[in-house]
Amino acid sequence: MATEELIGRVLASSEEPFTSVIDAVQGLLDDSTIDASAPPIGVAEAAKLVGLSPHTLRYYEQQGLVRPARNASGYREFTAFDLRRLVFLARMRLSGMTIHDLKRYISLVDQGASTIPERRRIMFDQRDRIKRQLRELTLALETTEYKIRAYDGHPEG
Amino acid sequence: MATEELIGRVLASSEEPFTSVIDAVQGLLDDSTIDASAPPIGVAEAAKLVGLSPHTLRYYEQQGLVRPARNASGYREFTAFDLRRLVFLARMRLSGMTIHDLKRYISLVDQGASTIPERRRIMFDQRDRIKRQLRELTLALETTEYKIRAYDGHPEG
DNA sequence: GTAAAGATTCGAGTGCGCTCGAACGCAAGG
DNA sequence: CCTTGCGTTCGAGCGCACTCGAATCTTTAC
Repeated sequence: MATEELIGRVLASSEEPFTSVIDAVQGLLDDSTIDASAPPIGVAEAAKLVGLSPHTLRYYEQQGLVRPARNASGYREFTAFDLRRLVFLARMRLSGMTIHDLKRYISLVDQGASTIPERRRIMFDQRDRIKRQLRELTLALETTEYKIRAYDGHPEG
Repeated sequence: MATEELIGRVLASSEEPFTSVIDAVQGLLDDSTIDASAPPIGVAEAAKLVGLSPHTLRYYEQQGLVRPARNASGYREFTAFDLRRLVFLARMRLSGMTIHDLKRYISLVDQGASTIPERRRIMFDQRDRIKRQLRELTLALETTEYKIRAYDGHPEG
């Protein structure tokens, strides 16, 4: 599908440096960035890495979306596996998937390979939602840039 | 700026027909679609046109975001002006601008041309937010399509 | 004339996703 | 030993944007 390349070009055309939350997630895009043999990290460091708050990480665990191990004194230990899961969750949340639907999806993951057809369907729907959002956002961008041009004295109409 | 053309191509590459809420807003993209000399319409029809619920339109009026006239029996009458305002509001909402910020913006509009510099600043910030969201959404799309490929037997990795 | 459909206002309720506060436990530095 | 600071759990609270229910009025169709 050609969509990826085109969007890649759109991204490349953004002249501003990446800022805020997305940076962290961006840094974890490919698994190579997460060293699978690295020692597990605490909740604060994990939160910083994935761009969420420690509170939110605990909340996600409480909802059954991640299951970090605990050390001898009960502290959470996030492994590379957990971090990859968190990055996935963060991206799905940012694209509008609800906690409810993520719980459903993760529970399917927990049930093993037999649930792959349903997981695939969920990802299909998610893809459609994201594409719709891209269209909506693009309209909003056009509207916004139109206003800016107008406020700048609409040199070209 | 090259961004618009590129995003246009991304949009053109979407093979699915447009569905749901965005359709209505899409239909109203350019002002030519709204006949300025057309008679005003009621709340139900206006809601359908802009893709919001009648409840939401009343809520927006209550928040001071639109001010449709009333007929002899107190029914709202949305003019082309009101509809354009609603389309603007719908797009800003869909791109994540809050009601709070929209109230601020509209109150500046009400105060006249002297507030243009601040309105321009608001639209600048909004544009940056939208571009960030486009990047986030694109990452989510990549992740989603990666999952789909994996579930389809990851033929290319 | 009367019933159904759709409009009005008002305040209250809902759902989502955090976010926080309180009370407490553990680890490292001086 | 003691403080400082991050960790824990739990339940409650919050902010946002609707969304709804109830009581009432208007318009339309028969």
